[in-house]
Amino acid sequence: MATEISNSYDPKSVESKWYAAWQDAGCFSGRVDSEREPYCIVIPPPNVTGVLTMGHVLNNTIQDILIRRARQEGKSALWIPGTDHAGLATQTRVEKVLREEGLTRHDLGREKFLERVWEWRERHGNIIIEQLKRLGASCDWDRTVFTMDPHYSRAVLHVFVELFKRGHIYRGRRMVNWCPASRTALSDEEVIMKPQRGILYRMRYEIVERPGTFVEISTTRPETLMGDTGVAVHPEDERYRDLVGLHVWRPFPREAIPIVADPVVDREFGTGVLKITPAHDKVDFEIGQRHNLPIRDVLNPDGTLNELAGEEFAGMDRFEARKAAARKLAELGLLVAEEPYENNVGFSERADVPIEPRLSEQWFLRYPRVEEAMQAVRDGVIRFHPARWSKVYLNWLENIQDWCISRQVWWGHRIPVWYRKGLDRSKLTEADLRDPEKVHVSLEGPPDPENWEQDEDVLDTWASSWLWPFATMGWPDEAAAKQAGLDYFYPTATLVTGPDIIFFWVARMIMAGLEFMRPGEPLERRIPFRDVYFTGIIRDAQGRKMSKSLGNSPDPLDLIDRYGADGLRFGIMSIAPQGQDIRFAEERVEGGRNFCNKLWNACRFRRISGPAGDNSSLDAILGRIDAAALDANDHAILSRLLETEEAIEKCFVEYEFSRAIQTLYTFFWNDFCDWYVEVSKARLQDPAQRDTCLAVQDLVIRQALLLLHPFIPFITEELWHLLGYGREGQFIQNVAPGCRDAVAAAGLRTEPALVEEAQALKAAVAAVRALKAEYNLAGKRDVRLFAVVEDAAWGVIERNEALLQRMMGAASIERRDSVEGAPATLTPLGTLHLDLSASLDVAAERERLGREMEKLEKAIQGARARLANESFTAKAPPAVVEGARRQLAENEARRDEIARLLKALGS
RNA sequence: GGGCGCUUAGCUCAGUUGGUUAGAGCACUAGUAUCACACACUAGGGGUCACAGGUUCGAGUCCUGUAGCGCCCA
Repeated sequence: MATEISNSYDPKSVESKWYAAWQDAGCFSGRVDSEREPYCIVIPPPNVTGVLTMGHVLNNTIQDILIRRARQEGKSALWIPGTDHAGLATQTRVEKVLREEGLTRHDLGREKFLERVWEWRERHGNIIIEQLKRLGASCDWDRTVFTMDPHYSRAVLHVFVELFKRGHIYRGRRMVNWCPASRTALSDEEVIMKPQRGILYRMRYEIVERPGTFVEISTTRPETLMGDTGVAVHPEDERYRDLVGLHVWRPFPREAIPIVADPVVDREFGTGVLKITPAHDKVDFEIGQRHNLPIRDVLNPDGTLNELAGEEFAGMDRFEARKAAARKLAELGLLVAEEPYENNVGFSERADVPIEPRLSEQWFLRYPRVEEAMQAVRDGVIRFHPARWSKVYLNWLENIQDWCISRQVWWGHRIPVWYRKGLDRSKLTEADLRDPEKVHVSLEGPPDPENWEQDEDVLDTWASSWLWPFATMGWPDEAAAKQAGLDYFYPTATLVTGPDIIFFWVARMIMAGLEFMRPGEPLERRIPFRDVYFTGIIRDAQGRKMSKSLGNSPDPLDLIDRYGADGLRFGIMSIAPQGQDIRFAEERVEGGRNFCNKLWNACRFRRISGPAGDNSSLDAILGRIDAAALDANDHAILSRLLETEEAIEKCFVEYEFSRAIQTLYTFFWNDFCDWYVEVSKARLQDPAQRDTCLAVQDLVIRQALLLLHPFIPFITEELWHLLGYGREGQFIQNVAPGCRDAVAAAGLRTEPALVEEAQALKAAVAAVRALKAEYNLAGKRDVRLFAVVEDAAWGVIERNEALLQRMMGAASIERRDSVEGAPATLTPLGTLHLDLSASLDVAAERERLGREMEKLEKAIQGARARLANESFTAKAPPAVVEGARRQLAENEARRDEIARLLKALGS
């Protein structure tokens, strides 16, 4: 215990020291232990391209808090880390590097390109992992999984093959979100809707059967008109009823196309006539299907127009073509008007270009276990926090659509499907797909590969991450799963994630778990997790989402450098209410650092205050406390300690982390430092009180460190050892967080009367300080006080004379029968006067008391009115009525006392 | 168009099944180098709880409506 403690906390060396020590000691490794309850969390795998963002800080701090608390509670805790290969994002990143070398992936070819991606990931893929360590994340790093690891990849392909066999997977020509820049299909989730200012073109098509008459059509996309194969009106639209069944001329390439009636047409939009381009719009495609309209695809995969659009448009970029088509309409006299128009346009998240709804050949998955997935959440087998997200989840499942799982990307899990060479893939029927002579689907590939060609596409990245809760633990390899403890740790305990991926990750994991884990067993055993905690989204001070392009996201590593990882964790948790979006404020991180410093200094002061006692165990400390020697302040702080312990337990059950932080802050800073420690300064001078007082401090600090540890692990571990709570090689993480039972067993009881006495002392001190400040005497430490008090109260004052003098800054407190002409304050102990009669400003004192009187009169009148109301006394709970009566009596007594003081001033 | 959320002090947010005089942090004002901490201490100012109705003895809290902001789905 010779170590010096610096007078402010310096997180840097402490954090790196303890993180290394924890890792060396294997503190984070999850072990199968049938004696203990398992508690497992799987990390939402960050993109391998990613660097730590504030969102990661929030999300991973919460997971770390949960896993550390579980460890303290004696559970066998396992937090599995890993990264996601993020197909398109990573491919785009590597392609960018290639572009700087003047290359494209096509120049390299698939094999060489993939080598480059792997190289890139070897070099950059672990950045975020190392950053998570800086944050203090207590993952079992030996188990780190990458979604492209061989065993993981095998699981992904195994699932494809299985689902194909089970009839859930099919191939089809469907409308998908097409990114012309990346030339791949995208999921709805990869498409960001953005409001765009465009032009609404009003054009007219001539009616074939009635030359010289026209219908007007509104569109924002004239470049697709070459793909029109019909126009549609609402069946009940009087304006057009007689036109249904006739035809219009598509102006170019000129062709007669039918007018059909379909109820999805919005009569209010534009003229109520809709041009139908089945190849380039989802709604149009569906209308086309209903009316057997041909599909006319006028776009190339790169977003240029093809020859079907006509010679003059072929090869033209779609946005060029938009203008050109409008020009041509104008030349033909068919353009009626151009109006400015704002609408939502889907953009590719990665390439940031408008996507094209496009008909293409893709693989689709009919989701398995949809009903069960709904049931699991509806029946509370899986609990969402906050619960309202379950509505969003259920709503999505009720309207679920097949999942397009293929991507025209090279980086990812290549689809394990081979086609017989020479086969025309565009003509494959459902029966052909199931014909092993034509199509081969397996993990191993065909025995005679020379006769086959593998599908070029890879699977959507989410088609690998949806297996995360079990494929990270060896599944489907039985030996690997046994080794990893899958059977012990599954289902995992809590998933912590953002509500933005509720559909494409959370829901899908639930379905995958139900489909593949423990077939035939009850729902409770097959679900991937029991609780899902949805975090808020971190926004900047203006409430905008944090994003790289806005540059409004602070760098978490920079914040850690400046405030410490604990400071950052404390700060971010203090502004993270359950499930609400968070406006980031750096002041809160500063507040977190300040709290750590306070904690540090309180412990430092404990060491300066007196000799260390035996802190080696809870019982050792309790053994040093003489129950008979406890005074009011001891009772009060112990009572608050037990309350705090209970409140924190409740916070964990309810996932109320910011409340937990607030509770611990108030307890440690206000109750302990501002009051108990200050009061101790007087008590420590008294040999009779000293040892017990120090032991109580040791107890409170110990328990506070334990309760705080999940939130601020580094500093608590450091102080734990500095104050001798743990021996070398033993860590705070394995110590139970509560002391309630041990305190009870030691025979320590908190007496309500004494707790109340401490409150009275506190109130008296505050009142005297305020009175002194009123008379500009706040800094004076030697005022004389006269007490006009009852005998019992005088007893309390006498017993606590030293601490009261110290806390009030008084040279003496003398009892008087009455005092006249001195400023006074009413306290729960009685009336205390400042010895200031000589220089008393009578007018100022009168005014001050007058203000006090006014407040009391108001409260008294309110209380009287309420009590006079018979329905109140009859209907309100007795405790409330009784409380009001007591309050009234107290206020009346106070008012009488003030009236007396005013009278003494000569009023 | 449908759904969800939010609106409380200058700012960011708490506020439990409705119950005494609505809280915290930051910011602000005044004071303090006091032997843990100025990343601190002490005292203080600051609120028509978005608005309008309703239920109730009693509404920040429950109900209805309105406005504004945000998100999701179509």
